[in-house]
Amino acid sequence: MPVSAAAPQPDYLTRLNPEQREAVEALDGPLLVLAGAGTGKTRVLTTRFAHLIMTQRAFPGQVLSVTFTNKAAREMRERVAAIIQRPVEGLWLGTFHALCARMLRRHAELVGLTSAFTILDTDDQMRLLKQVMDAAGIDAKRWPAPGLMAQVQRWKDRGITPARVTPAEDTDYAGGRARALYAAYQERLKDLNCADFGDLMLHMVEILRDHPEVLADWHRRFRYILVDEYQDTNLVQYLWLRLLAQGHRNICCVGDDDQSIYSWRGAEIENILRFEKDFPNAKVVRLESNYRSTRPILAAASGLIAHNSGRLGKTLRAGRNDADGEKVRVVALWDSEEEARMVGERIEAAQRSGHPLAEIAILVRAGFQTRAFEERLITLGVPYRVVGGLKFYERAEIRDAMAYLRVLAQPSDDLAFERIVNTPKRGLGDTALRKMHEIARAERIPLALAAGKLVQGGGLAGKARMALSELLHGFARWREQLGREGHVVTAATLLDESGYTEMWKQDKSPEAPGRLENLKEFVRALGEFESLNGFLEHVALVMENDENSQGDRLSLMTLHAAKGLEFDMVFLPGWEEGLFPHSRAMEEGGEKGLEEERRLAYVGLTRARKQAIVSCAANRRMYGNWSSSIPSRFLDELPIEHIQREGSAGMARNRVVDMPSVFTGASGLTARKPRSIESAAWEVQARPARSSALRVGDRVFHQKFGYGRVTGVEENRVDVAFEKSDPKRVLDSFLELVS
DNA sequence: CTTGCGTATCTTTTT
DNA sequence: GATACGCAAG
Repeated sequence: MPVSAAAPQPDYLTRLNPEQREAVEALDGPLLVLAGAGTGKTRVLTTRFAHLIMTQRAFPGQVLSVTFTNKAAREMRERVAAIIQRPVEGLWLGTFHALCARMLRRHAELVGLTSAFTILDTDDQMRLLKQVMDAAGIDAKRWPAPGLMAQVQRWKDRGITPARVTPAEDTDYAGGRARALYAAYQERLKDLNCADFGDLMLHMVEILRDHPEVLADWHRRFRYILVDEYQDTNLVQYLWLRLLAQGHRNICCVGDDDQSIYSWRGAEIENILRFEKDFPNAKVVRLESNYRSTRPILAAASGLIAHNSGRLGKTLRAGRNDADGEKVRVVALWDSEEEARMVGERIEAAQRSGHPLAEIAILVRAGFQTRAFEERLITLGVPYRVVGGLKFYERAEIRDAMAYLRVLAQPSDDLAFERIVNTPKRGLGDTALRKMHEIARAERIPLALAAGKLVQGGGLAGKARMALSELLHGFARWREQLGREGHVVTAATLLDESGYTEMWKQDKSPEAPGRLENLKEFVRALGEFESLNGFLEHVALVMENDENSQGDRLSLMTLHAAKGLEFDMVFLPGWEEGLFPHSRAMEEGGEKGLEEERRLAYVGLTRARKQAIVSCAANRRMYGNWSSSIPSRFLDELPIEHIQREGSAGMARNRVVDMPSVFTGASGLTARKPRSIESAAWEVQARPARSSALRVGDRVFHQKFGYGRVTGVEENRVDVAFEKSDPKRVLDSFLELVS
């Protein structure tokens, strides 16, 4: 029931299509918005927020808006600000973790922390867990720490505290000691006044569950809840939302079950499938008008995803007037190198006809695939960026600098102290550290304090003692300076006086200058925050990688990283059984794993606005050796009328003899699955055979020498003037004609 | 504490 | 094939 039915229509509403509008205007009660790819889900979310404010249903501070990534949160914040045209301070808009951290700081004492608790990153978590396992006398070889870490995280994802672990769930690891180790780890976190990422959610759920008065308080505050990417929520996030939504039942979740691709990190697609059961009388709105892609791309993606069972069901319709377009190309190639070449050539061609590189992307299943393309792009001189490489905050120098600041802000931060005590090298190795630990454990004091006692007690050799003493005095001095001159100047002083910058200046490796640059950037970033603590909180939660994103560059990334993005032209290489769908995914996840892979393919296809080029190679170098593979079953699942199959010239001309049966249509022994091989076996569209193909003036490509132009032909020997190499006479069969 | 060698492993990744 | 890690020697 539209609230403002009688009133003149606000123009932010008139810009919506009917289904979007329905989703925006259904303000009361639970609402699930099933938003297919490219159907304007962010628009619905932000407009709904604005509508809540405009209709005076709530003040901005009474709406809780949850996203998964900081990027999504930022985007939403900006768009909300643009619509409501007033400052957006005091908003409860952020990631699950950021919001939980904010809430937890108010109730930390209820779980044995103080409001100044530190948020640990994965590295710290692992080290802490190793210490706990060590103390418990676990044989680290028989029971590797990452295994337990994963188990602990899975428990936390499901909202399971040590007390809630059932004996049945505690048999796999270290002979049934996982639960005890988990408990010890949690104790240790509490001692250190730390929380890991999982704890942020876990603690808040525990608090809301056990303290009705606290819960009631939050109910009073949040009248409306908006959730983005609901299909990616894990159980503990679901519990948190359900607890908070109990108050007013005004929860609106937006998501797409067909784009659930994160089960391996705890996301439960069941959350979205179950929504109507969880929230009785829930309204469901489907957004099916796609404004992004052409009709053939939508048809191909829809045909593919239709092979999944257990969907809520949606059909994407082309919503654009200009939705006609080229069919999806499916290109079969001889090997991964040829695949890289094919992609490179098409990119060059697109570039020549004026397409910006920023509108082109190569989306791969696994990280290692990027390398072949990178090499190719470098030879061609095409600028590119790899999305999702090492992030700024993950770099060693940034983590070290962070650790210094953490010790400065919180001397009891043992993990940070341990990280920097011997970085740069101060001659404080295992022995010195062990002694500090002994004192710390005996007296139940932080490492830094124990270090002070160790210096005074004289239980350390002269040189090591001097070094440690100097470091501790340094911290006393910097802490004093922090109060006087502020965090930015102090950080710079600290990094210099501790010898940390000097360490990188001495370093002769090629990365060292870049690292020093990063440190400068780090200090600069520090200036954007009012206080040291504000900065630390930010960095602990936010992980951004802004560099080399400028300029017109091609994007190279994994399918996972591509979710939420869109490009005019998308290359989807490596559609081969074993790689995509990935064999591991199927081994571990069975049919469900396969369906998630299929969703990943769906995500990939729906990134494309105008053109999608899918490819597979018959041979691929994996782990050093060549292995042959058969085309992905997903290729068979693309509706034939919306795709166009192509073979490569290289294959047709020279290599028919070596071609695996599947490529020629003969029945093959290579097929592992009992499925129709015929459909996968298309004929390679051979170009007209040209025995002595090349002519003077042809542009050709040579694997080793790159591009060139034919200057002379003598039977099967060809003279070529190469662009990046000296002129040579080479055999015809090593050349490829480039159109 | 650092260095070198042998061995095991090789999907996806945010907070 | 490359890297990362653990272990033993220097």
